[in-house]
Amino acid sequence: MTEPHKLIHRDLPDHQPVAGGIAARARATAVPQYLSALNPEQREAVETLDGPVLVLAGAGTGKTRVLTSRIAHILSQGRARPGEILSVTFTNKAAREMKMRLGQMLGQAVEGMPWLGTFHSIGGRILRTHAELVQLKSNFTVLDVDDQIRLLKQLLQAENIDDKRWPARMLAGLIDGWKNRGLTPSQVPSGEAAVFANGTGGKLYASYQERLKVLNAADFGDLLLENIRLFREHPDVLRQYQHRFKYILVDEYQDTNVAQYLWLRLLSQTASSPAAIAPRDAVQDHVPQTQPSASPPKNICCVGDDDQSIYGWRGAEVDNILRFEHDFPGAKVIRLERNYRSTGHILAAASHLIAHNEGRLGKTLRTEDEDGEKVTVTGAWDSEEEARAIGEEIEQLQRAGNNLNEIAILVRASFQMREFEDRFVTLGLSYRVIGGPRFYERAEIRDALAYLRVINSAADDLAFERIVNVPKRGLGDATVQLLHDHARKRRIPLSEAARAVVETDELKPKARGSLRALLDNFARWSTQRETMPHTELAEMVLDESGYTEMWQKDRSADAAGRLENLKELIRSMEEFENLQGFLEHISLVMDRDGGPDEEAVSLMTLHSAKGLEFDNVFLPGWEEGLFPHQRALDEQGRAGLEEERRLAHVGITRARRRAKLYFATNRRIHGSWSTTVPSRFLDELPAHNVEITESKGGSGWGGTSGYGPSRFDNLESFGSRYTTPGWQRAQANRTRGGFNEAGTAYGGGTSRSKRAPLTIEGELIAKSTGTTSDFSIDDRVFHQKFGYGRIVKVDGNKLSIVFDKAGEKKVVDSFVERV
DNA sequence: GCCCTAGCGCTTTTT
DNA sequence: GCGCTAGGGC
Repeated sequence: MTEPHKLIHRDLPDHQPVAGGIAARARATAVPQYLSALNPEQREAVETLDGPVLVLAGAGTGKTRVLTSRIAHILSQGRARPGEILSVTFTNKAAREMKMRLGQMLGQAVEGMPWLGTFHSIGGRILRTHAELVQLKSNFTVLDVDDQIRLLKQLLQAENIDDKRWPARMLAGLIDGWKNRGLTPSQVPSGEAAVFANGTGGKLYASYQERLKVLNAADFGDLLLENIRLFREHPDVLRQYQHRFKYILVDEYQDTNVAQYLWLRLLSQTASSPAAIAPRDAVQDHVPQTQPSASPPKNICCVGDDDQSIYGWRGAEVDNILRFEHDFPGAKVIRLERNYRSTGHILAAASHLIAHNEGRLGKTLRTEDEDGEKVTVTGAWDSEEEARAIGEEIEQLQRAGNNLNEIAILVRASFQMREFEDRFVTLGLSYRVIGGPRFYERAEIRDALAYLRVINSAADDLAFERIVNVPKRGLGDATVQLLHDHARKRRIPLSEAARAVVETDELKPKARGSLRALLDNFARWSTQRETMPHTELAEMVLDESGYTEMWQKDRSADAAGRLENLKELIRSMEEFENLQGFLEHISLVMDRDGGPDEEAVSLMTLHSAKGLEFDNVFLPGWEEGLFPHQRALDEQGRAGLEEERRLAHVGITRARRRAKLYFATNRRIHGSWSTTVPSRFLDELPAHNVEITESKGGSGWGGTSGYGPSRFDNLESFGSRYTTPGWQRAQANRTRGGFNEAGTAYGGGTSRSKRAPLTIEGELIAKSTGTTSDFSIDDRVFHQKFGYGRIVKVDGNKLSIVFDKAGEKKVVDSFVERV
């Protein structure tokens, strides 16, 4: 490992924006700029370098700034060299951002921070260095969830377990959970191991781990768990890393799971003596401990916010942060409570809401900003009206000069997005969905990667199986089964078995020829790999295998996007030196690409909004059952409710200037319409900071149930007077019959509610007319989202189109092209 | 080997 | 009410 030492002593150019010449200034008596820019608490968090430190950083209090400044401080004080600082984050995005900001502070020091990365990438890196000690080779494959499931399915089949009753997915979930808790197969409590398939769960976990070793593969959980095992079984290796890392920094500590906690704890012990940290009962029950002793723990600094812990369901232990002082005796706890993001009303609303949680360390966010606009709560008749109202407000904001990039809609569950998408398409409002399937999880990307994996390692059975019949080449289940039998009998990889089988007459001539052609291709590609740049190779493989052609021939609406993704994949390979290097990193660091930065409203789940901020935030769907989600309540009880409340807190604190909450009285749940009750979280907001705005629903809601009366049962009692223009329009419209002029219901054309929509359609259409469309009735058109269709009505630039798949929709003409 | 249909389940998601 | 999956029929 190279550890460029020069960073600290190098003369930095004067034009460096933030910290031109940190080192020089630090040596001088003057306070360096990166410190003087901090408030007292932040500064304390940066300057407290010795011993364990917990920084409780509320939303918008400058968490990342503290982390990066702290690194800068350690370096400029000469306390450690860049290679001696371990700095872990959860996501690649967070790691990238830290690198970027450090780069701004320190010049080109980023390359000098070799141990700044995600838990998994750092764990994976350590594991590759010592792979042989955990029965792997250094070029081991990191399996994604898909591979994992496929492997488990094979194991279930081998054990003759009915995978209807005991789905592989469920087992994958269990194993994942065990790994999150740092449990190897032998450490799983027998009671838990027995819950799957009449007691075989533990055994399956063990044989899964064995199979992984045979395949020279690790799953995500292993990157940490095998690391822990490595450290436990080889104290000399552990000591090496303990010695190396003089400082440890952890981002988003509230999201760490038990495995990550154990990993950190092992690394944070002083190299000279064993554990200095108090034992942890919960963990101790299952995990053999290194005995505690009395020497001081290392300089570990964890930054997090217990009020933003929203990943309990995937193994995060809020307890880790709640018990920090207990786990790391002598820890200094520093609270950052000055919020630099939101206005007074927003902050007050969020603080008051989160104060209803019991299991928290307690912080009070404050701001010096003005009160600003009150948080608004709006009731709508149903989800469609909710989308319509939000669409209208967004258009108003847009007219008032707000940038669409500063507007976000945050939903609890992704099914809520659809209604907004439909609405925005109708309005011709550009939007982008954040989150969703990640780039490398897309089928086409994984297929392409599978080809490359087989070229890289002929023993990669999972990859081989994935693409053996993609595109279709007549090698179906029967053929694959035959290959499996061969491979198992002779204990060889599938591709090798295939090579043997094509020399026999066990396969029908057609399949045999097809398989031979594939194998010949792979043989040729492997040879060409030596002489050809890897990007070119990849392109060629996709062409010659017929994979590209498969999508070119595909007529479905997203085929073009898939081809685009494949191009993007090849582009992204350029950053790596060779195929091996690319594949090693792909599963860990590949992120979805930013894409073009057109101005657009952001649409995402509350979970994916963590860490982001917007001037205007819309929060629809605040209803019992949806938010808080019924399942969270059913499965986790009070803990579930508190996590939901933290989610609500995260949602509100994303807003800088406007937070707008909505609830609908009627919502479609699992297909059928039900009446819903406003969320209890609305009742928990401080009346003083909240304003009930226009409510178009008027009738039909009410009905308390579940948790007692809500002041939203009767909006008038809360100050709403139904005098807003929208309300009056809706009233007027309703007496006229309420249907839009086309007579068709919105959002589908086919069956829809018995109830007439309340909004005035005329206004909408008037807005978008002005230009006349050059489309006419019966034109055949294509739409990115809805596919092919036929125009049935033209109204200015607004078209009514009956789509082959999506039914009738109204669309602005610029969104379609003639075919 | 491929295509059609019945049946199920349906919160959040990173690595 | 919709979309995915598995299994059966051709």
